[in-house]
Amino acid sequence: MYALEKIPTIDIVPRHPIRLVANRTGLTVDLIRAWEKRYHVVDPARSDTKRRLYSDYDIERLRLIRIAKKNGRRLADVAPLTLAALQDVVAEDKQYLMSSKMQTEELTPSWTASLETNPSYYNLDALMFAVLAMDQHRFDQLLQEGLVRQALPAFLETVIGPLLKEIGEATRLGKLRIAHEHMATAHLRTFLGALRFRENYTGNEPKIVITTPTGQLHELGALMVAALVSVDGWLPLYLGPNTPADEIVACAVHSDASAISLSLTYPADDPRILSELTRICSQLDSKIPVFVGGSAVSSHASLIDRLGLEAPPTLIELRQALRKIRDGCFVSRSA
Amino acid sequence: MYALEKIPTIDIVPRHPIRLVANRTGLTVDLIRAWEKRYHVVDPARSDTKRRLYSDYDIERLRLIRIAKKNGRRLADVAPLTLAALQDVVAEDKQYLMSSKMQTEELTPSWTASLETNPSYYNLDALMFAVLAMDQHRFDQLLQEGLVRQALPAFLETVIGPLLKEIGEATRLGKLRIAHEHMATAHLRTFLGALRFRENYTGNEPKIVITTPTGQLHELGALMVAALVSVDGWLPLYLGPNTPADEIVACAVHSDASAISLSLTYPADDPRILSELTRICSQLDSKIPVFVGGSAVSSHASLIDRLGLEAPPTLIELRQALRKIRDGCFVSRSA
DNA sequence: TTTGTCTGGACAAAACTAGGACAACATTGC
DNA sequence: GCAATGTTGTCCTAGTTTTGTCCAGACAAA
Repeated sequence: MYALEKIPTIDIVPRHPIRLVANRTGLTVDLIRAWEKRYHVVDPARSDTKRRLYSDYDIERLRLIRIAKKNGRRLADVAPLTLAALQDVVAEDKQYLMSSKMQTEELTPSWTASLETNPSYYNLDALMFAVLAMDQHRFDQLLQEGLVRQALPAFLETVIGPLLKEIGEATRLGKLRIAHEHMATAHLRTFLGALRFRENYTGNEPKIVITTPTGQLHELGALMVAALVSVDGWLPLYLGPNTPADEIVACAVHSDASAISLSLTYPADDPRILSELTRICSQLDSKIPVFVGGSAVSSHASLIDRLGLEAPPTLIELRQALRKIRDGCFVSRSA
Repeated sequence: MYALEKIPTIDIVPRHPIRLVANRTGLTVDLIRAWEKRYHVVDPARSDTKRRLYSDYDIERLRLIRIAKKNGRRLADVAPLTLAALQDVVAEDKQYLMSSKMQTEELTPSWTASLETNPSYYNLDALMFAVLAMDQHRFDQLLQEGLVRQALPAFLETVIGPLLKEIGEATRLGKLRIAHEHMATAHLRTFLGALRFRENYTGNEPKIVITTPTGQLHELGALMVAALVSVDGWLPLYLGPNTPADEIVACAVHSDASAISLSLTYPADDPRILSELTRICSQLDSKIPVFVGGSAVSSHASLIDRLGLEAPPTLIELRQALRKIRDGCFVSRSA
């Protein structure tokens, strides 16, 4: 039974109703019918009462056609293609898109545009309301929606960052209970943790160790960094919060990481920040750059300067700095 | 200990009246009967006076069918499926739903990659090896696979629990570095956090506040509880770790929770465990039961006994105790 | 008595089908 | 530059199927 399934062919048995196809492909029911009417994009079997019945093969084709359309293909062109042909087309588009994205983004970063439009205020209020109402499900839902609305870097910058600040502020002022803050933090932890993974790694991404030093228990900042850099083709080695200096160094060295990112937030005046950062730098090959970020950075400016750490003030600048390192990495290794 | 739980996953003894089934599944009484009449969705046993009597197996099937319907399946298609088949169907739909949400950037068809995963048989060693190799991707993959292989409660009991124990042990013995443990913990945190939410809630689930008291920073146990009870139709109010007694009580009272679950692991001898637990009990309406679990429970047996807390030694027993409370809830409210 | 469940059937809302209209937008031809 | 034409997503109507809810009268349980 299983042996048959393993063969990489897609089931052509018609069984799915149109509603399920719409769900899976992201197309509307109307659109699927319109495509069929105009170009016979798919030609589903029918039930004994004339209901359309689609196979997995059909669904996969529709998904690919949708992607091809989004990449600029015309429906008439892709409609008659077989599944294999569609895969080729989509793969080709992807490659082209990737390379052109690289070029344009180096000149003008795409997130600046979305910062101006600022479409996320209502989103923030809605999120705060969900926290206040302890509505966990709504909270998750809003986060998901917000992410679909814009690209990940912009989402972190315009939604997650402000949200964290607002929750912290509201709790400090007594508008939210600690229980509210805890609930929100726990859900954000799960949500951000799930963002960290892209499906396909090639295996030769540069690595970056991401964590917080001993005494720093808040990990959301570190998780944001992990999610952000994974977009840019880094492989984040995420160690969670509160990692001793020796372990950070060992992990970076052993895994041949190209960078380290540390998040410093609370408590800002912990003396261990000094000792741990010093210890890291003293043990580390100076060729591995160490980035620090978070609200506690400003309290340790002189220390950071003295140790020669990088402290980009925003996620955007962190991203740019990492991009330079990554490109530098590839050049030096291929050379 | 968990050898028993492995095989008889779900009880097939018929005993529940239709009203209870309706409450748990979120379906109406009428609808359950209509489905039976039209498609023989379930074929419940009858009492000597022809009352329908449903088993846990039936209830789980009905819940899954409800979810499958919401995902676009037709009743006629899913009605004859066994529980295992239904689980597959729902899991499949969920996966597609997830990937179609990430559609914005995702161009690769998911099925090409997923088929090449090699079906090496599953065990703890593979997971431990992934931790040792710092192979995050493989670690996540193995967790996912393990979950597909068996139902969630059994998975927690046979995989996650032993895995945590083994990682802790290996770290203590120096076989793993702290960095390894941190990486594994961070990934398990994300993985378990994502389990906590079933697809859809009916809105009338009983609530349970889940957290750890002040000083207890390890949240994986609490997350396991949250995932477990959500399977049984509870709505977990998850507050993360390290929540002050006052906040736990306030949250439970304000949200009209039916129970509280606290996880106690490390440090086991923290004096705050005594003070916090005492404070919770003194402030709480004694009608709300408080459950404690975790490795530190044995160090505080007398305290727990004195305060009248429930301390089920395993997840299985916690589950059974909660099941009694939940069913009791409905009876008392309808009366 | 009061409340809940049973059977069987009626009924209405929701979903699907076929065919077509239409506005928004892109492309072409002049 | 501008009009004509083509493409594409959405919406509308009207008839059919599927699905959720409701009702009535009989019986059982509390």
